[in-house]
Amino acid sequence: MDKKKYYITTAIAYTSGKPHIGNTYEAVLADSIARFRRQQGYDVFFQTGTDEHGQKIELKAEEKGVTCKEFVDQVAGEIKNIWDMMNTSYDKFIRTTDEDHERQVQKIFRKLYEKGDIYKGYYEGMYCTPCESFFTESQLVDGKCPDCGRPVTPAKEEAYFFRMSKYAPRLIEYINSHPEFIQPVSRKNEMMNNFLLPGLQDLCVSRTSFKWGIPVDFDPKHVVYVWLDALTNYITGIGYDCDGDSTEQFEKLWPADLHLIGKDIIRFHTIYWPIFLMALDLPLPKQVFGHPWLLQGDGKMSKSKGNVIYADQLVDFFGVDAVRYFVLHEMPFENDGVITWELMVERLNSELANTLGNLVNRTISMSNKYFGGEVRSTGVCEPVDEDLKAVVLGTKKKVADKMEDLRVADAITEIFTLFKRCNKYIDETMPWALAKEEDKKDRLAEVLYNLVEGICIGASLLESFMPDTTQRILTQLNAQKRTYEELDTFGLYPSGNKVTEKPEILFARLDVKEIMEKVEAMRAAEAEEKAQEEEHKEEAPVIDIEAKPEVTFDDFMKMQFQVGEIIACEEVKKSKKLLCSQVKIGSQVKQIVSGIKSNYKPEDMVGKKVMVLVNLKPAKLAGVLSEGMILCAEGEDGMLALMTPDKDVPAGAEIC
RNA sequence: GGCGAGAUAGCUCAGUUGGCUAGAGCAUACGGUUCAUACCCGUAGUGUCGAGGGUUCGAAUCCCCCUCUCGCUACCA
Repeated sequence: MDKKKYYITTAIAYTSGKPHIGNTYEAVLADSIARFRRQQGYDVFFQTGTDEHGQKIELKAEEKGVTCKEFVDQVAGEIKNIWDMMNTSYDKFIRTTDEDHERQVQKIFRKLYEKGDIYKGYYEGMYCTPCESFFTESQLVDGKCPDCGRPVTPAKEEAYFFRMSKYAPRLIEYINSHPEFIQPVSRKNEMMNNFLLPGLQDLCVSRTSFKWGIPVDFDPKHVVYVWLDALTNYITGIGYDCDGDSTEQFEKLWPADLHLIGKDIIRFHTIYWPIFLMALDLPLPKQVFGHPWLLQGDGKMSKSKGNVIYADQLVDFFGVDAVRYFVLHEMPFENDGVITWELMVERLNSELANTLGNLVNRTISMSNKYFGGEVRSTGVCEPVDEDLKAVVLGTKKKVADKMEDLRVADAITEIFTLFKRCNKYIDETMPWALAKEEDKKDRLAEVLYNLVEGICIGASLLESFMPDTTQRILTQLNAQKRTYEELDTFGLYPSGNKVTEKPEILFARLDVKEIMEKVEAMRAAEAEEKAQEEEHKEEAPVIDIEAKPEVTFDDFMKMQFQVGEIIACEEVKKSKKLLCSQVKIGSQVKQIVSGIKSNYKPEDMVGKKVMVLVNLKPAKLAGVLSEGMILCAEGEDGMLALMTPDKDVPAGAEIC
């Protein structure tokens, strides 16, 4: 009998550093879906891995004084360890530095080039420096940048471009006729309205500014642009060959059933990736789900904020399954979820310890107390049993329906509804009261049997989400895991079977205060370690940006920089980011608009002396005239710092 | 600026095509129970359903307008 295949992937993790719990969440989410499909009888292939090329890694490796390969080997190993620790059941862990992947990417690049979808273009006359973008002749508007309308700068670099526009109509048609393709659906409109309908621009698919990438084999000074390299992992990982020599595995698995990705890279997966596939004459993936982010209490996690939570830390405190439970259950379908240590403790106590752990514990205790651990079905039923059985047996379909829509959190809620129903059943039947009456022994036995049976079914359903816990419960009950088909039948627990004598606590209740004290201690230790490292390095963190083409001294001298004094400043009403300043430069006053509202308030600007590019061609921004540019340094996370003179100099002083 | 989503209990959110006294979970209070990890079960709540106007026998739901929040995008000289 042929099992239906199910091919699921995560995005491949970028090997620039250790992934935090938000990144880890994606692997766990994919794992829960993969496990559930397996349980349902699908022939599942679950692929994840690492994306290991790019300039950022080149720079990080250099900083550490190791080769790029050494660096990514180390980080990829770390990522794999975390995925393993979280019990993710991937079938393949692909690395973009794998030889067969690299070779295949080169072949794909060559094939698309020969086909004419990739063509060689030049920066010259087509590079807009401020936009940091390349354009083809046909894209220019009156010979100027189509984005900002300014002249494009001559440059000598060459690059390869992909003809996106050629496939755009087909993609629009596909997206419209496959409403399930982009999930959640709200993302579909964003892609359509912002990219597809206004007209897709050709994409530059090679770089010459760094070396750490897959070289274009027929033009080795170019490396393949990182997205063409990364996205193709979904086909190379299962044996694609663009010369028609693909493996059987590929023929079986492709197209993928689900690409699970973060919402930040939806564009690449729903526009560029489908178009690459069209160019290769391959069918498109059935579904792309851009999941929301898991945020720390006070916003997005970032190293500079020092609020990063890592999976291994959480696991140290709470255990793997508690962490899996939390990220899977607390994550809404469409909105970002929040994780804090306090929330984690609260959920663990109320759901895992109280509802589930206590249920298993009290059931086993009673079985031991009243029947020496023997669980026997006597057939002494009462009407109250019917509802319990209905809930227990109805859960499978409810879970399956939720999983069909990728509503993993809701699926887990259904399973816990089952456990809560069991707790209620204990109150309804009051086994301790039955135990006091000799002639109710058979009824008591039946009640406990029903409970054990209900828990077995619930535990079996829980397997996709908390595999270890399922095993621990079943071991204590001395029971076998039910197959998916068996979940429709109540009463498969072998009558007369014995449960364990000494139930172990599944999830111990935790004290928030104690945990928070430990967390504080851990944070302090981390901070100290970081401080020591900094001292060792004696180097402030650095930022590297992509190099621009060389300019001549003459080019430089064309620009006039002067010190300007801000004498008035106000917000530009129609804009979210712009401030409009009146800047005194010598005896004249210029009006300059700058995108610095996120960092400076208008009143803070007044009186400051700043560095101004004076002879920039005036332009209108959000309808307001701007006659120059106030210069800023950009730090991490979009932080901006005005360039102010070291000593007091008069407004208008030349900067050279 | 363009497109889109949203505003419901203290908190997180459900509310199908307009219809019976607007719901769930957590937290709170009270009651019950003792098999169990001070646990479980029950009860009680409080809501101008963002503001205003309109359609209707009837609006959280449909229409208009306003305020605010968020996402994507453009702009950020």
